[in-house]
Amino acid sequence: MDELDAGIIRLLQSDARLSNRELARQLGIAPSTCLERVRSLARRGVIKGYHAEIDPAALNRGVQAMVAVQVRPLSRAVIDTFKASAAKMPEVLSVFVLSGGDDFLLHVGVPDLDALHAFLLDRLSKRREVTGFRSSVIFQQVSNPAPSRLAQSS
Amino acid sequence: MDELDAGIIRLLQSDARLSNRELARQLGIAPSTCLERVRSLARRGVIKGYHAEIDPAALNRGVQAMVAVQVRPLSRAVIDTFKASAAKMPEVLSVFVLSGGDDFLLHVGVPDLDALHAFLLDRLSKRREVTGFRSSVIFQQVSNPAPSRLAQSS
DNA sequence: TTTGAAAGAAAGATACT
DNA sequence: AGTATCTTTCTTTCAAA
Repeated sequence: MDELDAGIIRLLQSDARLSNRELARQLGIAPSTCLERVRSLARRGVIKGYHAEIDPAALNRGVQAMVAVQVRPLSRAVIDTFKASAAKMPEVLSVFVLSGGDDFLLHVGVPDLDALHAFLLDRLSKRREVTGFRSSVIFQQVSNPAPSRLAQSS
Repeated sequence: MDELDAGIIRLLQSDARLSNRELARQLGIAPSTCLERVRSLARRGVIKGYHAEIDPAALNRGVQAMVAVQVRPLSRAVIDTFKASAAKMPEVLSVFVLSGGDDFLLHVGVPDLDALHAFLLDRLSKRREVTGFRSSVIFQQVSNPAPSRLAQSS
């Protein structure tokens, strides 16, 4: 992970469809060198994939929410089962398994508030292991499009 | 937004570097047709970009957390200022502006627990508008790699 | 590792259906 | 809206430094 790798990562994070030529040009190296670096990053698992970012509204997910969920009993079996089930629900964009007061955080995207309500009542609260949840509608979201490598704190 | 557009979106969500030829082949259409569709989707803002997915560990962000933040007073000025400031912090991956008991949710990624502690104490609690926060370490995350278009509920 | 050059593949443009 | 074809550009491989 040298300067060059960091540069490749930075550029591909913001535009995954940059041609290898253009990538090489911006970094001041030969296309063949650049291609070998990119392949190495993929082989080592540093680059895990390339994804198109889609407008949530176009996917009928104009309403998004964070739902903090508590499940009981807190056994590995219950955690794993709920995690897998939640991840399969079409409304769920992401499942986070958390420490602290809440056991899970679900990032959900749905067409409207009715659909959010239906998700909470018909999907979540129907599960026996779910003992409670709080939902917060997401008014706005700002994401870091290309998080950089942090320095070691020690 | 017909069947074809949905197919293009689905395929590019899971692999943004598919060549136009391969994309066209998998959808059973001509490459030129496919290219025009993809461009139209980008022009209309349905496709918002293409991003490489990077292993958090390689970015020294092996420890991630969700931090729920409360700010006061709850004015537009305070909300906007905190939102912009948080988004600029290098540890912050994403800022969510929420309804409900908490005003913000910060998705943060840091090298280790020391760095998380330092973030909370040195960055967050130093801000005068922050009146409280709770942090939860993320043990696991499962994301839907290619969320599909939801049907209208009505 | 990095490079330049050569062969093969894909993109972009145009005209036609 | 979709297709066929041509030209230009890019990717990929490989031998060499």
